[in-house]
Amino acid sequence: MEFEILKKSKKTRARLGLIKTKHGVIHTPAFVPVATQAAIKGLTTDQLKMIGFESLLSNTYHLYLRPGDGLVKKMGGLHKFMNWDRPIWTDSGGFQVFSLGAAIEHGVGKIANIFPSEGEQEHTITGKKETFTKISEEGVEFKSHLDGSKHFLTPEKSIKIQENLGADIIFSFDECTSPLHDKKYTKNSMERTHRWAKRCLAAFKPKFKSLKFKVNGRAGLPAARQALFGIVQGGAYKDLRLKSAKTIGKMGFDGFGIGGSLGKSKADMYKVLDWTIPLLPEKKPRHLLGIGSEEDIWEAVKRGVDTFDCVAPTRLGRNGGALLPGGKRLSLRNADCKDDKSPINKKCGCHVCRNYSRAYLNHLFRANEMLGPILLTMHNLSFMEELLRSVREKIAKEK
RNA sequence: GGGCGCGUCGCAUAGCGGCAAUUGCUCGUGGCUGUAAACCACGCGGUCUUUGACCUUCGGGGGUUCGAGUCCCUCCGCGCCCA
Repeated sequence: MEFEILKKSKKTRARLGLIKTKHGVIHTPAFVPVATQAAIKGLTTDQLKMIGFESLLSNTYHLYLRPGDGLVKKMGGLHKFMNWDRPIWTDSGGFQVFSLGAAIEHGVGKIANIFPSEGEQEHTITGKKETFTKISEEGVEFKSHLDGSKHFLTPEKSIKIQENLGADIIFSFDECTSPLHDKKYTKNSMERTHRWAKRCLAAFKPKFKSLKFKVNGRAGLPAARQALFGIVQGGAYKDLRLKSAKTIGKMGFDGFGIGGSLGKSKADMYKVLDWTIPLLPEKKPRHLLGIGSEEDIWEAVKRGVDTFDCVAPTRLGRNGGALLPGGKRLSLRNADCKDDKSPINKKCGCHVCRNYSRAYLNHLFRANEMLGPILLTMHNLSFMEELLRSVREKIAKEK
């Protein structure tokens, strides 16, 4: 992988770039749809291409459990397996350390939107609930959410799985912490994630060395080897974020993910970006893990984020929610759509808005027809691609 | 004509003397940010001074009882069996 910065904003830290991989380029800032199990739920890869996506993100933990990274490798690698010949990212399984662990125990997501507004009672940790993970220095023991079988994931194993899957960009194995973890826990976890980062790099190194300088078969061809991104942790604590950005930033990764708990509000999240990004190497791409709303994307791009992935557009779509400009949402299940002839958004040029009424979509959801989730997924992903296109244009036009 | 059974919130169900009354579906409203999510949560007789109070409810009418969806009588409707 190679990263080329095409233009830098003079007003903000925003930049226009090009991530070049063996499977093609990604124009940044970019939104990367999430294909956890080697599929964007409901859409074909042709449809994704029509919408305009240049890359997808899949998941190590899920594919390791089923169908198995060995099988994917045997089938010719992830690209061939899922019929997607453009760039693929794989998350390391680090998020599942959280989603199958602390997220269950604490009953929260990585942005603690459960946090009460000023003056209200504080959220209390629900206490001991049964989780699927056990974390140690060596790695994480997972109890499969599918069949309860035990699996031990280590930094080395995560890298090995991701090499077998064959994504263009892979992430180092980390622990995503909960917003309800205290500073002490977050600090210990961050330091462990740093040690794991070192181990990931070491496990990855052979390929890193041998392929580093002999990739461009032809002039202009991007670097062909897999890229490894490090992940910055540290929760919403300034000193920890600074420490993590510095530490991970100088380890020699190809790019960086900003992960972990992003605090209790959007303001907290933006602060995390303000602290973190200036400490990361300018010439390498920065990915904001799991973030996704319109507002967040504008704010994060201004702060220097190049790429995003988020399950919200697809999940929301499956559950009957359509994205509208300005952070608004329309619930197509609601009664007032029942006889509404208008499209989701008159100004949207997507396939769904050009061809289907709210009334029809409402009917599909009521009748439990799978076309409902499919069409809303299509709309929401089109919305995201259009949004990022306008982000890119804005940077391009800026004087 | 005789015998048996059944009528409960839109539909389907539970209930066998303390009940505004179970569960599923429908319906209504929220939520969804590196996917345990085509999912989850709440509401679903009415009114109000809404952590509670009052009113009206289990086919209709009457009765027993401190108290009846629940027991008894009767009427209406539906189903099955025998004539």
